[in-house]
Amino acid sequence: MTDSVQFSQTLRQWVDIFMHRSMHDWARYVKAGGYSMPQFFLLMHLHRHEQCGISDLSERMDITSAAVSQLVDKLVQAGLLERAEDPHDRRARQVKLSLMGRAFIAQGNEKRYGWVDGMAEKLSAEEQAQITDALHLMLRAAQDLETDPV
Amino acid sequence: MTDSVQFSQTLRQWVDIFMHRSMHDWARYVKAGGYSMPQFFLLMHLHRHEQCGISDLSERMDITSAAVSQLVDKLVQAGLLERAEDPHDRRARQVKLSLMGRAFIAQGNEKRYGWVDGMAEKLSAEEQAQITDALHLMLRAAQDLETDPV
DNA sequence: GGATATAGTTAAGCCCGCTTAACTAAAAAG
DNA sequence: CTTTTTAGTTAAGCGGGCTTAACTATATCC
Repeated sequence: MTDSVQFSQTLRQWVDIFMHRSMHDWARYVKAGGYSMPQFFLLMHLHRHEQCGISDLSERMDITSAAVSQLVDKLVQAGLLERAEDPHDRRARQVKLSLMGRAFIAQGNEKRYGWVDGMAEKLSAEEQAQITDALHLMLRAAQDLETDPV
Repeated sequence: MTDSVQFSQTLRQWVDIFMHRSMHDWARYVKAGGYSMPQFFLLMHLHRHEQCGISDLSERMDITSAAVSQLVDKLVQAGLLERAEDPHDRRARQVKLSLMGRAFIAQGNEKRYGWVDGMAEKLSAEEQAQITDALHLMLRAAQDLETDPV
């Protein structure tokens, strides 16, 4: 078995475990907060992409800009988003998470990732350092992939 | 900053990227197949729990059994699920994925794993080996945590 | 400057998921 | 055997997300 195949298999295994732990928890948290999955997806997009225009979000989420406009509107009213005019193009809007929006995501993460800290306790300092290095490599690769898809 | 804090932060960062990516891909795939997110969640539950009754799913998904009944009905008609009578309790139903349902999930996984493979191409053989080792450490820690929670 | 393209909003209408409530059928309890 | 509980279905109705289509406002092109 080549390193590449082993890498792929191990990562898939890890990814499955994590996926298994995560999805259900998010759904519960979002619902408990009184929000919908489409709203949550929009928040997640803005969590990862800081500042977006409407048509930008429309493309990424595969829905019409009209739908985005309406979703954003509700989330602005709910206080999770801020919508400002783009100073360089007065047609465009800059949508981003409000403080409350960031808190909502952060709190969801906190709730879900207690196990990360628990896992740390199962590892020696050396092991943690080793994993931290490896994760940095993966983060770099993930970013490369984002900017320069295969 | 201690190793432990750094470990925790890096892992969370990774988990953020992965979550976002994964959800986005699933959402696209599900939508392209003409299915809804609630339908997808139901399929995922059955992917993990093989065989479920209606009220079982109702509890796990936090919706009424009436809602589940209706969801299941549509997915049976679509050919993704099978619904049979429980031989030991003629009131109950045994719901499970059909062959087509399992294929649908499997194909979605393949699509998602494409991302993992793409990432592999951004990494050298040495880096992959290093990450593989680190992931094994994490898998072990995750298993420890499962059997002996903090 | 006038035509065209682009960014976003608004409104009408459809579909779907979800809830409540009323119902059937079978099991469990007494 | 009767009563009660449990599993699931069905139907009515509400609300929300999404689309299309019409519209405003700004930017770009010739």
